[in-house]
Amino acid sequence: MTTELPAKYDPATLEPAVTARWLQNKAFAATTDRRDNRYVVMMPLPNVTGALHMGHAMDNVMQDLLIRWHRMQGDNTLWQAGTDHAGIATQAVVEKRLKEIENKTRHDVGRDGLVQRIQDWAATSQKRIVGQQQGMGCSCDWDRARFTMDAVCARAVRHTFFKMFADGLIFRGDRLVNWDCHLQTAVADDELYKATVQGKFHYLRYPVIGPQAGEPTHVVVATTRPETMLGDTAVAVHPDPATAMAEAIAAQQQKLQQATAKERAEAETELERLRARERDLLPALVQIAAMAKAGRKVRLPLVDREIPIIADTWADPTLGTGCVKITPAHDPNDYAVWQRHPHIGVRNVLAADGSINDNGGRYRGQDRFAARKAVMADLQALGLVEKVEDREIEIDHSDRSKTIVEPWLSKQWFVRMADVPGGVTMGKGTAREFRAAGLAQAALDASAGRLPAPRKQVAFHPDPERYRKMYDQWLAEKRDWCISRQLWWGHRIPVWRGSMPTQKLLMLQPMLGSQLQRDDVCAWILLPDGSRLRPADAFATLAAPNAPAEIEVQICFRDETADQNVGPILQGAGLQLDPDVLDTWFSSALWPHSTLGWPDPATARVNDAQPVLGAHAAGPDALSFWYPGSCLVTGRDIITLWVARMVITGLYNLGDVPFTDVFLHATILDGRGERMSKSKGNGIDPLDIIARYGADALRYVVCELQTGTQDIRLPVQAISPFTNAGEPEKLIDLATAKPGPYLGTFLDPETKQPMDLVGQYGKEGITPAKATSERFTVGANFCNKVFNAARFAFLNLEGSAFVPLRPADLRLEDRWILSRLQAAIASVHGSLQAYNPSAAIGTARDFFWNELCDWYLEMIKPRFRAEAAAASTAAARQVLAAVLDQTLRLLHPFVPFLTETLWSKLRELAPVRGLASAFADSEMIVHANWPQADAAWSDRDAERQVATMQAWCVAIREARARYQVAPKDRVPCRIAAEGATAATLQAASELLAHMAGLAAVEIGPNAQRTPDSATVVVGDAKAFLLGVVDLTKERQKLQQQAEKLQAQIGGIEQKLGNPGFVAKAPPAVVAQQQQNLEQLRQQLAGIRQSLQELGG
RNA sequence: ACGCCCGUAGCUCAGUUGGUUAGAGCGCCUCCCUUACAAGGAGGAUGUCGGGGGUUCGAAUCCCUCCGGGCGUACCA
Repeated sequence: MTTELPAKYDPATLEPAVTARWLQNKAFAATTDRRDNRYVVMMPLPNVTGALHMGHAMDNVMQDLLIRWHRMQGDNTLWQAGTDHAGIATQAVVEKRLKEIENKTRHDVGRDGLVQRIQDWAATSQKRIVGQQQGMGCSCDWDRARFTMDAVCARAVRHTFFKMFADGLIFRGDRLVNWDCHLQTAVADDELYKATVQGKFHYLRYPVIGPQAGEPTHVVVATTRPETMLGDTAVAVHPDPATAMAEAIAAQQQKLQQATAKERAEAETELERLRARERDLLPALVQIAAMAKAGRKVRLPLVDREIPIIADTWADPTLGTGCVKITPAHDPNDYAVWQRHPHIGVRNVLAADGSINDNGGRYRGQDRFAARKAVMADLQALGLVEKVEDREIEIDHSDRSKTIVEPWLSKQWFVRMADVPGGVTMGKGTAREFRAAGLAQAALDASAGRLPAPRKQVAFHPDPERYRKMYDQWLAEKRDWCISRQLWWGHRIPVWRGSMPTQKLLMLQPMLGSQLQRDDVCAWILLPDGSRLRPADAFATLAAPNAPAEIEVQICFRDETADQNVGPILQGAGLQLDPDVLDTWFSSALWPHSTLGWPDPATARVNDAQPVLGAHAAGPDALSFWYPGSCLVTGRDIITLWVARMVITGLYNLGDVPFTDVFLHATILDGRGERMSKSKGNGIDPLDIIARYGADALRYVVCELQTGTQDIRLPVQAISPFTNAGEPEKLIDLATAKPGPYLGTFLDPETKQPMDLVGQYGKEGITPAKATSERFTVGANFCNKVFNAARFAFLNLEGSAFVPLRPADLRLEDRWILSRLQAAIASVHGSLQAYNPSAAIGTARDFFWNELCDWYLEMIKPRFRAEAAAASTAAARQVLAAVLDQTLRLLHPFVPFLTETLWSKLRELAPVRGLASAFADSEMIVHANWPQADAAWSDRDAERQVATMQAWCVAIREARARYQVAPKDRVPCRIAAEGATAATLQAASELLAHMAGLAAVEIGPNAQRTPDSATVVVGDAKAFLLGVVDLTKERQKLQQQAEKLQAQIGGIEQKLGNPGFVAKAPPAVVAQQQQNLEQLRQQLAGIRQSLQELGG
């Protein structure tokens, strides 16, 4: 079969053909074997919520780059693909559509109905995502793709939960959580964003009960959420307001003294404010503090409850009214106050949907915002509102529903991250078992390299210190991880629980006793005082005379089947399966080992078409072979959410880290520096870029963008939908375009019509438009150049043969390009090792374009002419084939489609390629060996000679351009040179003549100019281009050059004249300067001489 | 408020431990459809390296400070 290359580079036809070939041949398949060197990348699993965007493109391309690079190096590579069920995000999207399209809520369709709909949605998304990834050239082993809700992953989730539950690391407790009233679920801190809203500051007066003479009749508190007063259980005042105030004033005075002129005014105002408070407010606060000590109370209006005045330092006399209402169930700080003063109690006044609950008296059933108004109106009527101020307030919003979240006291499941008395056994039952102080501490030890050997450190790239700090800071808090979500989409929490009379439990003991001893069952008995007992201990305790009458039972089975088998019995006993599901990150945290079949690869229930995870004839099981893995590639926003948790669960389940390297790539921003997002309409679909520029172009540019730790600006343009047929396409820069009527719409500056970049405003009659970025043309141009350079090579490679070559057999340009090739290979490899894709592709590009195309291909053209000597042609062919071979390999991880296509053609025309010996061949370049820099082909002499020739060539071309010599005209040239320069030019004279468009070249110490010659000066020699000159212009040019040189010489003379420099700078630097000075002086002398000859 | 990062050509970014005249790509200007490539070739112009101060023989690079931007954490009664 011969490969037919089209005349023009066309990624749209070339790329799908390559994809098909790779997939048909299962080119990316990973199989365990006996190789020692492995390279494992676990894909940061995309959500099935929607499609991929440019951020994913960056992430996927970086992984593919590393994977292809390692695969070519001969590593047994596994790139684990898959998707994440993304509980809350996906359920939110599907619920929203349900409402929009069918006007139904989840309760209308029921739990099973909703899950079914989400599954359908997920299946569609998965198809789209895989299509996008394959379009980008991702070389994952697709047959091994997993989903966090599939049987293999679900079993790992279940086993991990069971293990943690049995170890006492998972517990259920009352905590203040961020409650999303719209989605009716708890959300994690990471799922929040701050938004500023217009709000009010309400000053409320709580009547003092039985005020004594001279005491204030009311305590005034301020709040932004007056409806929460229904749940107040105390009013707090600072225990010693006078001292606190005095300290604040002293601190402010100190600050004023150190203040710069600019800060002064502000500091003075603040001091003034504090002094005014001290004068006007403090006396009352002192009194109230005394009342607090005396155990006095206020009457909570509207609900008519007596609540105590308490003394707590949380109340700051310099802020607000100096007194604070305490609502433990609805404010984190107040919650903390309650922890310090348990006797005040707690009252939750919100229902799950954000309405006021039974505790809110007559406001019950009102939405919290309606209740806010009602409460204020009623207080107003009672004369209990001191004042109301307008104020901008920053409030936490749920990222999923975009609604305001409420701090809410509720029962949730947690994983204990803090240290545990006696420590935690990590990797229990494995060969890697060890003890850690706690889960978070184990992950901290991993980043610090403190894990017991042979476990490796988890290191961050490309800025180890900076990112480790982020990771460590978050883990150091060791905050308990809230893992329950009140959703229907996700892994259900596998715990049967319920409360029952102690007597009933004791009656069940004979029946349950032995069952509860099994090691695949774990039960806890919870006593009313919060303590938790193993069944064996509990039965003893509960049999005692003063045992509590009612207890709670929690039972977890390790295997899912038990839920079906034993469930009815438990239900009969009054236990229910917990309705909540697990936080999505719980299952993603297991990804690096759940996908490999943990806890038991041999029995992992993979799909029929998938490779087995257990051991097979050719190799060991997937888990022992590929765990621990190699590199995790992701964005820094996910370090805490995911990276840290993977390390924790990996250590906990397997006793070792999931990966040793974490490569954190840049975030992609738009032209304004804002994060790309679908809803803002500034996002780009990779498939749109692929359709327009090709996947290789996308990859090239993405690699080029990844320079280091900096985020990347990618200016986004809309393709104008208002272009008439036949007109050229118009692009509208979204960084400057004015926003349209809705979020994600923009106005076309020409027609002033709105365009919809989100694709959601069809009903509103807004024309949809696609987003693109012109930045990708660079990549397309590069690919086009590669394609054409290869085409040129192919035109001349017919009949190429291999013979062992030695440097001495080769001409200067051959030795030069081979030497440059070695340098390029070494440099690209080094840049990839340093996680610097931009530097890597930059070097590859410079070599390919600026050296191979611009010089070598041009230099060898004469050798392919009919009249050239056969030996010279053959050598050129062989070197060209070898260089192209190595260059394609070097470029393959960056632009895989193009290189794969060209590879086939190269193999046909030059079946054996090599230099001293033949290169190892491979049918597809995806499996070819990565090039290795061979020092034998480094040739400093050739590099120096060609560099000299190039310098002359450029100088001559510049002169030609200046004198407007037609490109085709071949100009006679005389060069006045001596010694080494003359020798070099003599050796390269043929090349120079060819490259600079010269006719006869004469080189000698006494070469003379003609009056009409242009003079070109390089270093210590001069060239005369005969018959091109205008004398006046020539004098001008030489004059300018002389001035420039004089300035440079002046600079160096000054430096050398500085005694400090000569005395203190390293001798080598001084010598270098002296040498430069000498050279520049020679040049200047040459120019002056020419000027003299011209009569200047 | 505290911590981390950044500010270099019109745009997007490089610039290793301080050391020749600060670079690249895109864009711009001039010339060229030269037998791989006009998605190309040859040549050219463009910077008080955010401002100020300091250390040093020498600063884009180190220190201080101010201004501007981003991220993280906290706080907001």
